[in-house]
Amino acid sequence: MRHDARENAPVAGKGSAEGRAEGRKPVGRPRRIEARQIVDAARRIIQEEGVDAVSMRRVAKEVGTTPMALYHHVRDKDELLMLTLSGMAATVPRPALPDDPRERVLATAVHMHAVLRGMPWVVEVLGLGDLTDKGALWMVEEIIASAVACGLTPDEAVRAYRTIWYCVYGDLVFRRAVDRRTAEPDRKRYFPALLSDEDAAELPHLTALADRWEQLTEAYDVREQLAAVVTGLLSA
Amino acid sequence: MRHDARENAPVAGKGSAEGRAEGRKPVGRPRRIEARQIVDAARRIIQEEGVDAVSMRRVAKEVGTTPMALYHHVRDKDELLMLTLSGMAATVPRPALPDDPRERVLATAVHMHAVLRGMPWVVEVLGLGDLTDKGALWMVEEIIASAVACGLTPDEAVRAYRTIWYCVYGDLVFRRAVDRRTAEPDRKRYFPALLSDEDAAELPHLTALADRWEQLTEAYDVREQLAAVVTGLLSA
DNA sequence: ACCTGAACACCGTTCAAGT
DNA sequence: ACCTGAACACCGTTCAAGT
Repeated sequence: MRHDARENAPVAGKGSAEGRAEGRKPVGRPRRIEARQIVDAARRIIQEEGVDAVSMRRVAKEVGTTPMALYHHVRDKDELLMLTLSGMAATVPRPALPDDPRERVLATAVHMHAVLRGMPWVVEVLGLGDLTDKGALWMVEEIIASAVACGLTPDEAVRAYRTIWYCVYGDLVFRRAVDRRTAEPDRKRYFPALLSDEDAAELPHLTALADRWEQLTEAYDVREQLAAVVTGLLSA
Repeated sequence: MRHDARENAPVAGKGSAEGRAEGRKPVGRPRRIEARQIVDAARRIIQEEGVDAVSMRRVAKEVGTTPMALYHHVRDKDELLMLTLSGMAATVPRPALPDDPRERVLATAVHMHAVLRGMPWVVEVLGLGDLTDKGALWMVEEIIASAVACGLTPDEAVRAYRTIWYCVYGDLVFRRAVDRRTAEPDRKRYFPALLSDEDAAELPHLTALADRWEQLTEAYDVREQLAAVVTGLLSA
C-alpha cells in the first residue's frame, strides 16, 4: 500500500544521468519518497525556523519516513543543505539592466546583493561553497560578459567576478552578524568596547571613531562601494 | 583542597571591570577554574581537531569540571568560540611596511590575508562577527590611517577598510570550501558540472570556461585583486 | 532497490540543589 | 560565588536486517 504523497506530483527522478527512463522496468522495492520531497521539506523548515532547525531526523519526520531513508537520496546533511538552494533564483524576477557594460556589471552585482539580502539563510548555505542553482548562473554570466565587453580577457573577467562576489558576500555575512547581535542586546560586545584610554596613542583613528563605529557600519552602502571596486577592476 | 592547576599560572581574572582587585576579600566559594583555562582548552581542541570538535562537554572534561561550570565564565558556546581568537594576532610578528600610504594599505591587507590563511579555524569563528583580539587592531588602524593619508575622510576610510576586509574574508571562506571539496573527492560537484549543452546559448562564457573553472579558481591571486580594489577605493 | 529499527556516541542548556 | 548532578530534548551516522 502506497504512502500518502499529498500534493507532491510524481517527479522525474533526481537527474538525467539516473537511468530511470520511460522504457526501463523498475527492479527491487518501489520508491516511497523522492529526493524532491526531502529537499522541499528541508527548505520549508529553513525558511520558517532557520538553518539550525534542520536535522535529518526532523526532515524525515516531515516527509513521513525514518532518518535513514534520507541517506538513499542525499549523501549527508551538507549535500541536503546545498540542494535547498536549487530553484531559489527562479522565485525572483530578472531585472532590466542598463546598456552600458560597466553599469551592467554594477547593476547585476547590486541585484545579486539585494536578492540575497532577502534570503538570509541562503547566505549561510552558500558558505558551503558550491552553486546548485542553475537559475542563478545568468548573473555570473552577465558580470563576466559585461566585463569582457569592457575590455577584460575572459580570465580577468572571472577574477573580477570573484572579487565582486566577495564584496557582496562579505556584506551579507557581516550584516547578518550585526542583525544577530542587535537581536540579543544583552550579549557582550567586544569591539570597539575593547578599546581603553591607553590605546589612544597606538590606535588614534579607531579611538576617535569608536563612538560612531556602529553607526558607520549601518551607513555602509554596498552600491557605492561596489561602484568603486568595479572602477578599480575595470581600469586594470 | 585546591584542584591541580598544572602549568596555568594564576591569572588576573577575566577583565579589568570585574571588581576582583587586590584589596578585595573574596566572598563565597573560591574559584576552581579560570575563564582563561576554559578558553585555552577550547583553542587547543580547535587547533588540533577543528571547530566542530569543540563542545561544552568536551572542554569541561579537558579542564576537569562539569559542563555547567563553564556557564559561570562564558555566556554560551558562541561566546567561548569568539574568545578563542584573543591573543592569536600576537603569535605573528608584525611586518615592516612600505612608506607610500597606498602601498601600506595594500601590504597590510595582504598581510592580514596571509596570516589568516595559516589559521583556517579563525576564519570560521570570525563569521560570528565580533573582534575579540586587541592585538589585531593595529591592522585596522593601519589601513584606515593610510587611507586617510591618501586623502580619504575618516568615514570613507572606514568604508574602504570594510570593503578590503570583505575581499580578504571572501577569499578565505571560498578557499576553505575548495580545500574541503578536494579533501573529499567523491563528493558530488554541482558547478560547473551543472551545465548542459543546451545552456551554451544562454551562458556562452560559462560554457566556454567550464573546463578551466577550477584552474581559474586556483589561479585567483588576492594580492593582484586587492591592488585593483584599492585603486578603485582610493580614486573616489 | 529501497526502507526500517536499533544502536553508538554524542550534543547545548535549564533547573534545583549543594558548599 | 561558584560548582555539581540529573534531566530535557535533542543530534548525525553506521550497521544488519527486512521487503
